[in-house]
Amino acid sequence: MPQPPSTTCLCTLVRKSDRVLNRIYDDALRPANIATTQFALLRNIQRQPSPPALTELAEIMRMDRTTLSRNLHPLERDGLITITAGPDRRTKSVSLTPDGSAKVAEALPFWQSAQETVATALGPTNRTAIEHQLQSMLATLDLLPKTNPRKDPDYGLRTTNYAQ
Amino acid sequence: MPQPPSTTCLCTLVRKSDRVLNRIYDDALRPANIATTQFALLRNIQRQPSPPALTELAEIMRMDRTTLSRNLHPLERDGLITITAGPDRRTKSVSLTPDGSAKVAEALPFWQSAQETVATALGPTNRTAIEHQLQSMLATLDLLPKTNPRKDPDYGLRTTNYAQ
DNA sequence: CCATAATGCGTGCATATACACCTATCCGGG
DNA sequence: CCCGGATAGGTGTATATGCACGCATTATGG
Repeated sequence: MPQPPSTTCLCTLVRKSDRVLNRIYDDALRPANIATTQFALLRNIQRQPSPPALTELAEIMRMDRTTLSRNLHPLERDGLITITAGPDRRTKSVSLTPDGSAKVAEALPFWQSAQETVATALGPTNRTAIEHQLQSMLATLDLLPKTNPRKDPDYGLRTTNYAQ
Repeated sequence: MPQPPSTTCLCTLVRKSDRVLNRIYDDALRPANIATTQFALLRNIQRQPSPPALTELAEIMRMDRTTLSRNLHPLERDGLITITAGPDRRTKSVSLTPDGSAKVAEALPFWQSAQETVATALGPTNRTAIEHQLQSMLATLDLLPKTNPRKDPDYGLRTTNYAQ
């Protein structure tokens, strides 16, 4: 007996959660003068064993490649990262500067404070459960076939129709 | 014995999930020529017993009031909603136009397709669990005190310091 | 070797997001 | 009635997001 389809939009629910959480974290990080997205970028760059290429980092962040590219500009402008030529003349690698590492260290206690605020509100069990659920969801959705327009000859026609 | 603090940023995890889900839903909704955020707005307006005021709708969507205001512009421009004067000369109310209702009806099957894609990938149990966890998280975080700058005399000074 | 596909990035465009600051309106106390 | 606080919205600015499209470079097949 299949469940009745939910009338709750999972996407919208996640988006609402994102808005609420982002405001909590941005608020906590404000004394360190950095936003949550940018802090997350620095930490995800730092976490890699070697300076990642742009496309690689974009996949880690689940960002569109072009979104990542633009999100890095403020960090580069502020001297927190450097973007250097990669092994290939096409590729570019991103690394933290000393200022970037310092910024992560500076912001870390504020980030921890936000983590604690949320963990306290939810209770440790719920927080852990949500983390696991989302991690698992990401892993699962990563396996879905990516819509690759150029591989599907019909796609271009359909797109044209949409545009009307 | 308290758990060791997590090194996983819950905010970033939710954001990554949001990016992935939004692309799936936007992709599914593309034939109906509407984006997920805007579809969610239409549905949340439609769901209210009476045309909500802007601030009211912003709270429902967990959006900043000014964000909502701007997000409504494309919908108004395309004739899917109307923004009329509220009971108060300060307030404005949002309602769906017939075209707006038609757009919801048109997009609904595509939205359901996205819901099914995700539900199938996750399995119904996981999908339900995530929904409940997030609903519960939202309810909990709604109870956190809102940072109200104007009520805290020190806040202005701190802000000034951040700006340096 | 050369034509073609595949890969890695950037730009133009439109929407999405929220903070600081502003105006207009309403509501209470005097 | 008037004034100050509270409430409802909008604007300026900056970042965030992703699609369509284009360019350069590399890999591949003949």
